[in-house]
Amino acid sequence: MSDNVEEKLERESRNFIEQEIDRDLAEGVYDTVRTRFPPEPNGYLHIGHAKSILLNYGLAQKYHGQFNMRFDDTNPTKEDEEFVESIKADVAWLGADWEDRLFFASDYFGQMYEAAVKLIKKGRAYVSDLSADEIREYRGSFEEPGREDPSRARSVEENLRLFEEMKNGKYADGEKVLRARIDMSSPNINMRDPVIYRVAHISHHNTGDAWCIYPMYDFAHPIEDAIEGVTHSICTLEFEDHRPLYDWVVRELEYPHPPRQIEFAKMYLTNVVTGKRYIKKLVADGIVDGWDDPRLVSIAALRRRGFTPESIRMFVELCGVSKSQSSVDYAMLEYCIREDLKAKAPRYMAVLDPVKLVIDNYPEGQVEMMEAVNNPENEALGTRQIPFGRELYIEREDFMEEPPKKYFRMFPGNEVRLMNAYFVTCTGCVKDETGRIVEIHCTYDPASKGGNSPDGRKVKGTIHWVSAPQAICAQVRLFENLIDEEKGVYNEDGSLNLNPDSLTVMEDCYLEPAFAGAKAYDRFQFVRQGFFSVDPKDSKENAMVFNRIVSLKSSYVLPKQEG
RNA sequence: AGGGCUAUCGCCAAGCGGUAAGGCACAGCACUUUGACUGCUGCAUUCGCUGGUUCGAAUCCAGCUAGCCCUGCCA
Repeated sequence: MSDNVEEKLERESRNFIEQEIDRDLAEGVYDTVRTRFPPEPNGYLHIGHAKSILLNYGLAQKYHGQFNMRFDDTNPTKEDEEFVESIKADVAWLGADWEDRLFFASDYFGQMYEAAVKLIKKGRAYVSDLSADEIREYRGSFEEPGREDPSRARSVEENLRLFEEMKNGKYADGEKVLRARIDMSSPNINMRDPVIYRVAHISHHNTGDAWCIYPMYDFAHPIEDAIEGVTHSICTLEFEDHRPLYDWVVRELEYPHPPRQIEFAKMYLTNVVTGKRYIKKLVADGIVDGWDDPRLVSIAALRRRGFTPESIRMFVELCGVSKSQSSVDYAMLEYCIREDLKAKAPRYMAVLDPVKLVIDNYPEGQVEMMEAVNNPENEALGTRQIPFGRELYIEREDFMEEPPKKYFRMFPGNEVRLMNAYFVTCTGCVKDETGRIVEIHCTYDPASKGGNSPDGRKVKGTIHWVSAPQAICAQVRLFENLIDEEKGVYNEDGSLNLNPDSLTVMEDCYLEPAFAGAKAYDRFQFVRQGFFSVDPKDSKENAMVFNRIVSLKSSYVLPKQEG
């Protein structure tokens, strides 16, 4: 990580979770800190998960504790091995090192079963004959207390027998469940005798057909944490109502050093699509090319788009942690990748919207190699040679026939610097029959090689260029954010609420020859506009992802647009 | 007989009874072989609202208001 990013990560005050941990440590509630990241393997990780991962990992680091990786795979109907691998890859890529502590909740099924038996023996759990619908009905509502399950009075012996029969496969899915006996009139609906075990005759990705009963989250999670010696079980706000149940489970099971649940607010990014079902539909409809489409904010997408783990770590740090529901500006994420890359990425030139520039007094057929510093802020990145010749491509917007005030790039009569090359003076342009500029002409000053004039005269503008004959013509995909303009992404009639400019395919973009050797995951800062990353999926075709993260701001006065 | 949580600048976010940190964004100036970067400057007489306690309140108390979450055999 570069020094300036390191600096940004320094922080003075402690967030509220750290304050809680400090207190626990001071009061001797715990003498160490152990955290965990417990995803269910049922989908791809996104930027929101990154916050949780880095928060948990960061806390373990800060307190010299341990960070566990654990798959919360207690519901085989929703989970898949496919996601286990992608999640592991994403977490590792982010730099959260679980060392040798990779766990699966399903590895604890035996202990969970024993825990359930213990509750039954204590009279704290019973087997219910009610159907799912009946349970819902008996649960009552926000205003009405629930009613007691007719099975609530069963004897310990009968409950033990029935639960064992559940385990042995005597009952069909939904026929019986195990419920905790807590309080049917609690204002907290989670405490109204929650279901803690259900029957599901389905193969589990990890345990196969060993079990046909599976524990529910509310029962399983505290046990998982307790087994692993987790001290601080950090989760998102929607689980606040579950905390009394979490505490009930660890108390009734009499764990000596029970873990503690602390909730924080999820991270949302403004205007981006994160909903799983929307993304699923966008993929199905071909709007995006997969879960890792660079316009999405899954970890895989961000990686493919060129974000670095460092930039995401910095982003998460910058966002902070609190309990107030918030939506972070995408500009903050962009700032982080710029900040990280500006010192470590080589800066190359590329012309996205090319127009030909002809240097009339430059010898035809001559090719000169110009030396360029790869990154003026980082000498270690070295230099490179760039071919220069009579015909170049420059950015269309770097020329104006009738310049407004304070425009100091190319216009007739004006002298500018071609970066790393020569001073040139614009002499005019050629247009086609529609009035479109097809060629710009200029003359160069041979004495200004390298970009400085021996007589000391200055130019106000410097523009980038590539040599027309030697340039690589590439397909560059220009990504804008996939902006969700309305809530919901899709309207009721199935039409899309997405910015149609979310993706533009730029053709005939010209790159320096140096780009030819680019490898997947290489990142380059691009003169004036942002950065390129080589898309691992497309690198064979030499196509590149271009992130427009640094927008060119016009500080010159544009002519008034009427209409 | 509903419960839980949250409210400080456009966006995040410190602040924990002593008189509103910081970052992003934005604006201006300077510098510049990227109109970038960098540097400097500006950006909440006010903390959802109303009362109260206090020499003193964003911080304590009371009452409102708004937003989010909760009635899966999902996590």
